[in-house]
Parts: sequence; C-alpha cells; structure tokens
Amino acid sequence: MKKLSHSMEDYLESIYVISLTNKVIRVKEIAKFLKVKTPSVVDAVRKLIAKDLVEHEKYGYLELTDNGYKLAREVYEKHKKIYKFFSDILGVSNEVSKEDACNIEHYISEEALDRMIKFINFIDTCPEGYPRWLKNFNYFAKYGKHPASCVKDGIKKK
Amino acid sequence: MKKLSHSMEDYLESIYVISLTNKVIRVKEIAKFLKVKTPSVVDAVRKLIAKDLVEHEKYGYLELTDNGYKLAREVYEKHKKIYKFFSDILGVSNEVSKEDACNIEHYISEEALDRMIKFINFIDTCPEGYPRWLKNFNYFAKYGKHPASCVKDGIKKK
DNA sequence: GTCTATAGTTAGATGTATCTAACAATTTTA
DNA sequence: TAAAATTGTTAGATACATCTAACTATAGAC
Repeated sequence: MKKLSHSMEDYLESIYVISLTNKVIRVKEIAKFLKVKTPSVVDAVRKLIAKDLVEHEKYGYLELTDNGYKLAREVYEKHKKIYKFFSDILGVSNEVSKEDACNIEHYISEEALDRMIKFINFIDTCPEGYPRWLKNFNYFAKYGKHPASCVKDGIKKK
Repeated sequence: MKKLSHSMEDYLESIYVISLTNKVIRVKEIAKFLKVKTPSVVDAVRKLIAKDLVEHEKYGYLELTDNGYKLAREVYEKHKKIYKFFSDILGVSNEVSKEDACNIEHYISEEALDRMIKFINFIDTCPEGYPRWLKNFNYFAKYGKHPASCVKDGIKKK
C-alpha cells in the first residue's frame, strides 16, 4: 500500500490515541484533538477509509480496521519512544517533548529511532541504576560545567 | 517578518550551503542540490526576494542579503548540531544523520535543540576524553548487553 | 556576427491540506 | 412529537509546493 502522508498519519494516530480514553470516536473528537475543523477530518477520514484503515458509519462512530490499528500503533509507538528520549535522556520538558515527538515521528529514520530506543534501553537496564554520567549531564546542562566528582571518578583508572 | 515555510527554509539554506563551495550561485545549482526542477526554484526565489532575503539578477547569479545570510546560517547551524548529535552521540550513519537533520531541523524546538547542543558539549569537554559510558553504549547497541566492565566500574563506589 | 547550447522564465496543471459557509442528519429536550 | 441543539457533510475557496511544456535570454563556438 502507498505510504501515508504525514497528515494522514496524524489523523490515524489520533484515532488510536483517542480510543485509549474514549469508548467511542467521533469526527468532533478528532477535530478537537488535532485542532482542525470538522470538514478537514471528514476529508481525511474519507481517504483513510479508501485505504481500508478506518470504518465510519455515516453520522456515527469511527473505528480502526485491523490494518489501521496496526499502523496507528506503529506511529504511536514511534511517538512514545521519541517522547521518552527527549524527556528522560535529554531532559526536555514534558510539554515540549510531546510537541517535538508529534512532529519528528513523521520524519525520523528507522536507524535513528532504533538508536534512540537502544539508548533508552541502555539507561533502563544500567547495572548501577540511574547512571551517574546522566546525573552529570543534568548538572552540566544546568551549570555549564562538569561536576567536580566527574573528573575524579572519570580519571580514576590511572 | 512572517516565519518561513519549511520549504523556503530549505531553499534559503541550500543557497548558503552552495556558497560554501561555489563562487557563484545559479538557479540550476539550487535545483540540483534540492533535487527539484528549475521552475520550483524560480518560484521559491521570487518569494525569498519578496522577503528581502535574496537578490537575483535576471538570468544571472543569486546572492543572500544580510538578513538572508543570517537566517540561512541559523538554519544551517541547527542542521549541523542535529547531524552531530545523531552521528556522534547516537551513532547513526553519516548518510542517514544528514537526511534526518535535513528534515528535523524544520521541526525541532529550541529547547530540545539546546539540550542536544549541551549534550554534545558535555561529551566534547569531558575530562576523561571520550567517555567510557559512550563506549559502553556503543557496545550495548552492538551486542544488546552491557559490557562486563560496566557493572564493575559502575558499582565500584560501595 | 550568427548559430547553437545552456540556463532561466512563464503559464498552466496537479496534489495536498486546510478553511468558511451552507446544509442535512441525529439526538436531546421541553 | 416538534423544536432546538449538536454533530456531520458538502461545496467551493485559498494556500502551498511541485511538476511539464513552451518560450526567452545569455554566453560561447564558429
């Protein structure tokens, strides 16, 4: 199947995300979520239906097809990983991490995403717990210099 | 002044980048650089001229105005930082880092970019040189597990 | 100096994403 | 159950970015 446009990815993803908290999904909800007007949603939904990713009873509720669900989840997983990387590793605020993830999810390569995921896993499975170097980075980001302990510990090998 | 579209940012940036290696800049060069046809470039240049970012002698060479130069450099600096982060920190291949930087430069927030820059500086000014943990990450990314030394060194404090 | 190749331009079409305004269906409510 | 409120739909407009095809200007070769 032909690849979805970034905009269509957004619509599809939003349906999935809304379904996590709402029993039913309406055009209005999508419009609100994406901050667009309802005719834009209607257009988009028509295209998603044509690709067999969404079902829609006229004037009624929307549902993802199996394909749609699968694709939407993929996009959303990407979103969550980027969010986590920005927020937990880089220390970007939650609000901005979310915005950036929303945008970047459509553009980032598989390779870079894979490295971000590995980075997250690297941290999460670190034998020493929350790694000291990451604490040091936060210190560095805040004060513009390495903490005193960093030098000592880092060089200690010799 | 109204913000440039992503596309216009690309055109502007490409003029700057081309100027780094070419004495003069022609429509044809921009088209080649951005992989578009010349009429697209002509359209774009017209818009950049309207914003006083570019000058163009009919059928002749292009030049950035002072404003255009300043803006183009900003975009390109962003590009370089993202490239460096992806390449040097995440270990993404040069080719893909470049592509991703090209796309992401238009979307990333100031905040996230700032944290990436700080991260790069954190590494570059690390008192122990290339940090051990980053070596460890590369090991982890390659073999899917932390190196044996990581545990020992990490926990050593107790 | 004319011819020819190259480069730049214009005009017009296509595709995508959005909007407003008008209209239609459905649901709520009195 | 009829009126009112809400929601969804359609039609038509705008903006942006791109393209092809046809045309024009400039520069270099002869």
